[in-house]
Amino acid sequence: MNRTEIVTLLASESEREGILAQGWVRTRRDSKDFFFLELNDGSCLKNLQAVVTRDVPNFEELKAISTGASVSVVGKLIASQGKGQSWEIQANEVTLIGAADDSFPLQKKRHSMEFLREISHLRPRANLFGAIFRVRSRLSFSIHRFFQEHGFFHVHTPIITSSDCEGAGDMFKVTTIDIDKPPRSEDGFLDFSRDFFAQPTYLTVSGQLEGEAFATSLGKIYTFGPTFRAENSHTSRHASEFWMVEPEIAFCDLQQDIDWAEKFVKWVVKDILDTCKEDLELFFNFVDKGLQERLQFVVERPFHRVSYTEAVEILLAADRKWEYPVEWGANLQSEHERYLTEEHFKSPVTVYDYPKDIKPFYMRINDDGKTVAAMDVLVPGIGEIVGGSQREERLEVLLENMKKHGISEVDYGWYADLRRYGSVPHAGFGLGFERLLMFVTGVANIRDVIPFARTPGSA
RNA sequence: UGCCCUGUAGCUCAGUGGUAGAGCAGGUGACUGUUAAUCACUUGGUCGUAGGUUCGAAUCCUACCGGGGCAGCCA
Repeated sequence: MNRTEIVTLLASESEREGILAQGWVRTRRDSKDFFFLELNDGSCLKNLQAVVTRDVPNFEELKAISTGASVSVVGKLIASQGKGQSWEIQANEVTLIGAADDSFPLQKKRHSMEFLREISHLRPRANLFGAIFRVRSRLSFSIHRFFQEHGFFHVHTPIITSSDCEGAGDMFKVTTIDIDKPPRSEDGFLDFSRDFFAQPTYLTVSGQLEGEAFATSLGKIYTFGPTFRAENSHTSRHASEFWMVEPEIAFCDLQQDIDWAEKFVKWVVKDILDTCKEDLELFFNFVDKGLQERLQFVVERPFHRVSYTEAVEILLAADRKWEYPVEWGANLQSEHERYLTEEHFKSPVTVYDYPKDIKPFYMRINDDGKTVAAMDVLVPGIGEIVGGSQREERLEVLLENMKKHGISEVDYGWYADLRRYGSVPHAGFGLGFERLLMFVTGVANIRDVIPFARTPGSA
């Protein structure tokens, strides 16, 4: 007999004889001659209530079934007499598959997030984490759907890279060198020619540069994969290993890039609202009271757009003391970004045309000579969720910029080639998958939306 | 990397210089439909670790270790 998933059973239209349900016991309630089991199999948030009476053959042996145990129940799906569920299973046969003794750490009460992080292998059996990881799965699918349905091709950019300055933070080294006896060249330096790849290699911090090679071939592409940052960041929004979405679009300028970013965020949030209703209810009720309204808002209202220069004027005019002074040419700080999105506009807002001196070498210089065609999408509660730009497509300007930023013309010759042969205006953006998931679920700490989180000092 | 908070039972916490506590979980029993079931009884602690102050330290001081928050950097 094949098992029927609980999500299917609970959606049943009529009674069903002879069904098999299997899952883990969330709680057990005993009476003298019968007991109730709450069974969860992960297929949905809700549990299936099983009613087990003395008529079941091995009733006495079933005392060993406790919270956390895995069981099989064969029986009849019937309308429930009790309140709180429409269907329940009247058991004919019950089998204990795997017992869980009283050391099972998940109890039928609220645990702190900190405690649950210590048992990351068991926490997906808790309601909240089951919901988070079901939504994570759907969000991943939504992202692929959006791009596939809009003519983008998925490109698998490399995870191991020899580019040591892809424009983002510190990198993890990849090596097979014996760190106790490293090979040295005659002048005493590490001899990477004797390393596995015969040169220094790292875990990628971004697939953007490789993505540009494919955008200028296939037209519209996206990457969606793991990225690694060796930054010593201790915040609730940073992880050392996270997933990033990076679309790259040929024949595209900055305003069109912003159009794509906004359309993408709206589309994906709408899809989650449509397909994850039950799990979202949990977040709305127990995680973040303002979440439902915020998600609705993102889907329905247009995002605001302001230039960096206008944003600075808004911040200077604000009746507010800043910890970091506001001044044209300085980066916007967390407090500034949050003010713009949470208080001034009270909606997602896209800031564009940043000063060129605070941005990386590949961004396109605007005609004013002072700013670059860069943009950040800011959302309430998280801050920056998308960062993107139009890329410099003019060979001479790019080469000059690389020189200014100390980028090797030899190592990045391939990147310059994209401008040397059939160069086109193109643009793209990067979006942190976990940050989007935090925004969608209202979960405040990035460690709680990653199955097994890697952060400084913890792996 | 800087600043701040925190560590007491399996879990969540109270206890601020005078013999270690509660709720939940666990155990035993009761109960004919429960819903974080209920009721009665009950097991459980080198108070993170190491020093120090004191007649006396969970409580005060120092160091180390663990957890967390904010900021910087970014996604």
